[in-house]
Amino acid sequence: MHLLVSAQKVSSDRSDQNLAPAPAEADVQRCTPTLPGFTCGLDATLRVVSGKWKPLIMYFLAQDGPTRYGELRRAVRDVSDKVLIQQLKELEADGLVKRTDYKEVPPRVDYSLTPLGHSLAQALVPLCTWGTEHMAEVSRVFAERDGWTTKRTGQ
Amino acid sequence: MHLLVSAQKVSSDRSDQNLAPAPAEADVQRCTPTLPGFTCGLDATLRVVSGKWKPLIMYFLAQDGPTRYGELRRAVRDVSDKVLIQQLKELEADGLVKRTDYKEVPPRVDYSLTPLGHSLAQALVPLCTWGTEHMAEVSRVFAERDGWTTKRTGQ
DNA sequence: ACAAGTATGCACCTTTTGGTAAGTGCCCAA
DNA sequence: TTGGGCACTTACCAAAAGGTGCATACTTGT
Repeated sequence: MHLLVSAQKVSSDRSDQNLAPAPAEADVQRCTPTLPGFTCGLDATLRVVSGKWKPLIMYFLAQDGPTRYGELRRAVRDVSDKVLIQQLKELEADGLVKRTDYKEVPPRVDYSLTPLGHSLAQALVPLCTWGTEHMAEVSRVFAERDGWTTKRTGQ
Repeated sequence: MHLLVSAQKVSSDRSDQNLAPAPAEADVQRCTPTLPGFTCGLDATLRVVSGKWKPLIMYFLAQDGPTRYGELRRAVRDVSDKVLIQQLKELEADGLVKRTDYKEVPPRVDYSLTPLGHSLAQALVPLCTWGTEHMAEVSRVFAERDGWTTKRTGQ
């Protein structure tokens, strides 16, 4: 759903094909066109973290380490079992999360970040910081857009 | 659409490479409860960049500076007018992009990043880097998941 | 005259995503 | 025995998000 960046690379009519790393004050460096299916690294990254609850899940796991399903379920409030499981499965399939099943009698399973998951969590830090710093602006904009003018602590 | 979360962890010196899921060290700080509507900074950020083509748009604008609608359209191939316009409008509403209309006779308009947009673009760099570095893994996973031929990655 | 380009708008649809409610098998406490 | 918790699974739905295609008003090129 969310953030994808489709395929293909830049193009043609423009004469710029430099790969030069961005200058110090420049913003973003040119992504390497890499593997088929992705336009760039950002594309790959976003495909993997896109999911309503994925970042939150990563967040909890990064914070609390191995966490049992039930705990996660309670931590990420408002998420349904179906979706939680679904997102966990995708994260697992993507190698970001590890599921451990202690084949015990009353089921016991826990989830934790893999090294890859940890590295991604770190890459997310700047975004988190950005959001925190600019939340006021973002919030204002969303207020108008969605109409919840004042407060609305719902969920 | 919505992606929530916040992960603010800083483990400067601690590198990752293998390492077991570190028992929840205290290097991740709780989200600042923030404003109504957001769980945390990452949540705010992701809401703003979530859109199939938004990151790519930001990417082009960060790279090429002010870009006319038509150029953008050609650069971001496979996007439809409706969606491109839509995403641009949202980015504009969110204060990340500035639209300039040179009220000329054959319409002429261009888009560029605002300072806020630039700052976000910078926060996206680590994600881009992460994706580039781990694209092989991600690609492999997606190959199986989606079934498209991943010829060369033979494992 | 006519096609093409410019930057959109709009109606209509399909796909994707998330949500609800119920059920499963097993065990334990009341 | 009933009820609850555990970790899911499934069928069915609703809401988003994205896509297609046509339309606009005006101009320039052929």
